[in-house]
Amino acid sequence: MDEKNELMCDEPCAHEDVVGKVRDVLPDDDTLYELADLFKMFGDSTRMKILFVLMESEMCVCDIAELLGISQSAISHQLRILKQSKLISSRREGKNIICFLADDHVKSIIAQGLSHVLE
Amino acid sequence: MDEKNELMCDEPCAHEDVVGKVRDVLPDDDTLYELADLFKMFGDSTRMKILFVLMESEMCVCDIAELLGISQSAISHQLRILKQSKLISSRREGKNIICFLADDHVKSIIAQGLSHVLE
DNA sequence: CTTTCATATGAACAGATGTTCATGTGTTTA
DNA sequence: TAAACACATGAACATCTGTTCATATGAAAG
Repeated sequence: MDEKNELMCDEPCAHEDVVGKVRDVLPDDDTLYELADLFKMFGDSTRMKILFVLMESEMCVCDIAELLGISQSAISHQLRILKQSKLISSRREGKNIICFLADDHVKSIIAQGLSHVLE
Repeated sequence: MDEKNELMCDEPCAHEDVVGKVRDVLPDDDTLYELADLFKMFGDSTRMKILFVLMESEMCVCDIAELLGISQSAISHQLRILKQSKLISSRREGKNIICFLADDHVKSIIAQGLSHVLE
């Protein structure tokens, strides 16, 4: 006999089997958290701008900052976060650090979002 | 003669024309903010769980809360946010409010993210 | 080796965000 | 009409986030 949560409505509007079915299909918690963390990267306008820029061309840090009109420090902090998420990568070239997209999914994810926003 | 930002590196590693080209292609600020706000909706695990559930089946508020093991109040607050973003919609059915996805893009956006996470 | 330049980083701070708790609202049922 | 139920909402609170400012690092040029 199943436990009765205090919060649950007396007569579930969805049948028990539907609720159970959905529960079975739900990804495990770790996956859900990873997924939310991934989308969190796209959820800040500064990071979104950086990703957009790098979709067009790889570029060094100072050029990104100058192009976007955002301080070098702010850009650098955000780049660190994006690197930790494996969305971008970088290489040294002379005095500069060249940043570029590390993941093909970035473009398709942004494209999906954009087609929604521009609908 | 173009203005020289203090922050810009002396000799841009990307040529000026590349930077200019990228600037031309960048969506306007409003679009970028909208886009970031959209992804922000997917950037919280509670909202992600709600959306996942509704991808499987429409469901009343209390069932969502019970299924996810999250308080009714927390769910309700998040539902409000998701409705404001036009991602979900609802209708009354007897005593219950039935929630459902309002946008087809939701599935494809989540699918893209999931394929990245599960890679 | 010293200076300069491009970038990274830590501390501090303000603002945003998500949850809880208490309570309000509106619908249904007795 | 009164009680019960499903849901919404506001205030308070703690936490997370993103920026700035000052400074550190490390490669390159002199």
